[in-house]
Amino acid sequence: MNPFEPLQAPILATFDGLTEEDLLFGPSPKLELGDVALGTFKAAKKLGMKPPECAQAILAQVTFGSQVLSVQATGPYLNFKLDRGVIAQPVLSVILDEAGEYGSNHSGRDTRMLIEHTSINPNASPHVGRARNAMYGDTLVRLFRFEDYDVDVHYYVNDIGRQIGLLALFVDDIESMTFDGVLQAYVDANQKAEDDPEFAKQGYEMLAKMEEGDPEVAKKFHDLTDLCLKGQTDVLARLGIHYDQFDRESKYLKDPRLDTVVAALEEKGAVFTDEDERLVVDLSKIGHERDEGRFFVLKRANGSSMYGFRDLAYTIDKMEQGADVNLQVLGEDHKLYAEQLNLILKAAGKTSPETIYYAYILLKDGKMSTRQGKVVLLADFLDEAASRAGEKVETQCADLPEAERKAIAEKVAIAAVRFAILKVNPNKNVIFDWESSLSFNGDTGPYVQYSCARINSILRKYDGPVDCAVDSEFPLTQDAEWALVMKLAEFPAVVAAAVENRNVAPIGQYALETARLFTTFYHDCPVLIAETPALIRARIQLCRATLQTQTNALSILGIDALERM
RNA sequence: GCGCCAGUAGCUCAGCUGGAUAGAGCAACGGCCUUCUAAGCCGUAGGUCACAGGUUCGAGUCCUGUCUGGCGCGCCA
Repeated sequence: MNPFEPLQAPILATFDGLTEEDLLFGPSPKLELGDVALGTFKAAKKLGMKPPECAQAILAQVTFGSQVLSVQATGPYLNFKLDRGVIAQPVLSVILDEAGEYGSNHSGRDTRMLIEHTSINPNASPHVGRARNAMYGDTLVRLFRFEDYDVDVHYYVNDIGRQIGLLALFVDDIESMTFDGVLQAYVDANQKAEDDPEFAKQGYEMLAKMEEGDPEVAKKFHDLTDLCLKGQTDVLARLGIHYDQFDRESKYLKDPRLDTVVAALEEKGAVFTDEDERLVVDLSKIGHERDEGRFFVLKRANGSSMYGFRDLAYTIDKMEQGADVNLQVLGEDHKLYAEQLNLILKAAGKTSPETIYYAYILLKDGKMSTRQGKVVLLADFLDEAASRAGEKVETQCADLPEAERKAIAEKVAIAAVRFAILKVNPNKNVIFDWESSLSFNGDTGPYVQYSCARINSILRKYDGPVDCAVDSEFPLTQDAEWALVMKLAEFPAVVAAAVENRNVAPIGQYALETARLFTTFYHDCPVLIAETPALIRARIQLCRATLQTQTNALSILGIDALERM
C-alpha cells in the first residue's frame, strides 16, 4: 500500500532516471509544515544537484494533481499539504478489503521453511529466560506463516546425556511421577552424585547402556524425557506455542551420515585422537583462524559421543528434509559452538541453517540462576499476572460469566509476558522486572489490547455492520485521524522489514505506536456522536481498519486482540 | 588474554540501515471521568547519544582506539 503514489507519479514522469526508491516520503516532523514530506537527498545525487536545488527544481517543474493543496520547499525537503480524505480513502479501502491478510506481502508463497526453536534441556521448568527462545521462535513462525511460508516447526529433544542418566538411576517409579516430581528428583540426584562418586559413575554407565541400545534403559530414558517434555510443552502451550515435530537426540546416536563427515575431516587432516584417547577435530585445518575454540571434541575416551557429534547428524538431517529455508533460534552462548559446527559441515560439503541469536534475560539484581533460586518461572509469572488481571476484569466486566472473565485475564497475562520480551531487539539483554511487567500500564501488551477493546466497544454500540466500501469523498480532516491513517499504511513495510531482518521487535513497537495514535484519536474525535452521518461512517471505518491492522500485528506476536477487558 | 554483542533521560526501551529541533513508557510534578472502557488523555521537568579521535554537505547511526556490561573460548547439553 503506497499512499504516496499520487505524489510520486508526476515526479517520476517529469524527471528521467528517477525510481521510487529515490523518493524518500515520510510524515512531516510537524503537521504545521505539511502532511507529508519528501527528502530529496537520493534524487539530488542521481540528478547531479544539491538537495535544496533539487527540491526547488521539483517545485518549479512538476505539476501535481488536485490531491495536493500546496507544496513548499524547506531546504532539502518538500512539504506537501494534501486533501487528506482522498489520500486516506484507498488506504482504508485496502485494509478493509484484505482484512486478515492486510500487511502480508506474501513473500513466502511456494517456499518451505524448517525452523527449530526452544529445544531446552528436559530437566528444567521453562523460566522467562529460556522462554525468550520459545517466544521469539514462535513469533518468527507466526510472522513467516503470515507471509505465506509453509513452515514446519521442530523441537530438538535432548533425551540422552548425563543428566538423564542420573535421573534414570535415581527414579524407580516413573508411572506415578509428576513433572515437578522429576525436577525435584533431578536436584536430589545431582546432590547424590556429588556426595557419592560411585553413584555418579553408575550414571555414566546408564548413559553407556543407552548408547549400546539396552532396551530397558532406553525405555526408561524415553519415559522420563516424555514426562519432562509434556510438562514443558504444557507451559509453553499456555503461551500459544506449538510444535509440528519433536526430534529425539537419541535417534542420531549412530547416524551413518556421520561416517562421511569423519572421513571428510580425515582427508583434510583435521581430525585426530589426542593423548587422552578422545576423538578431536582441529578446526584450524578447516578455516578456524584463532586459537580459542580451535578444538572440538567428537567422542570421549570410552567411545561415547559428545552432544556436538549428534548435533552434526541432526543438522544434516534437517538440511536434507527439502526445506527452502532452514532457521534455528539459539542463545548467544551458542555462537562459537554453531560456528564450529558450520565449519565442520562445510568441510564435509554440507550446508548449515541460518541462525538467529538472542541475548540473555537478566534480572534487576543480576543474572538468573537456577541454583540460587533466582529465576522467574514462566508458570509462576503467568499465574501472578492472570490473578492481577483478574481483579481488574472482575470490576470492569462484572456482567460477564466467570469463565469468560478468567479467559480474558489469562489472555492479558499472556500479552504481558510475550510483549515484554518481544518488544526488545533480540541482540540486547532484556532486564526483566517483575513489578513493571505486571503493571499493565504504558508500553505493554495489555495497553495495546486495551485500545482494541475500546474499538470493539465502539463497534458494538454502532448500529449495524461496518460497510467496507469507503466513500471517495472521505471526510477526514483532524490531525489525529491523519496521523493514524498514515501509521496504518506503514504496516506492510514493517512486516517486510521484519521478514528481511528476521527481527520481530519492530512489530511490537509498531503496535504500540498505533495504539497510542488510536488513543489520541479516541480522545480527540468522537465517533458515534460525530457531526454528520458521513463523518460517523468514516470514523467507524477508520476504527474498523485500525482494529484489523492491530489484530494482524498482535496475531504475529501471539497476542489476542480482546473484545472486552 | 582473544572473539562476538551491547552502552541513548534517574529506570526500561525506540530511533525506519547517514538526513529537519534525538522519541516513548515508568518514576516526579500539574491538570482531565453526568460525554464511545481512567489498563486512559493533556501538560511540565528531565540528554555532552559511555569517552576520545576520524570519515563528509550532514554522525546516536559508519571507521579506529579506550572504558563499562553481557556471552563464549578441549571429554556440559
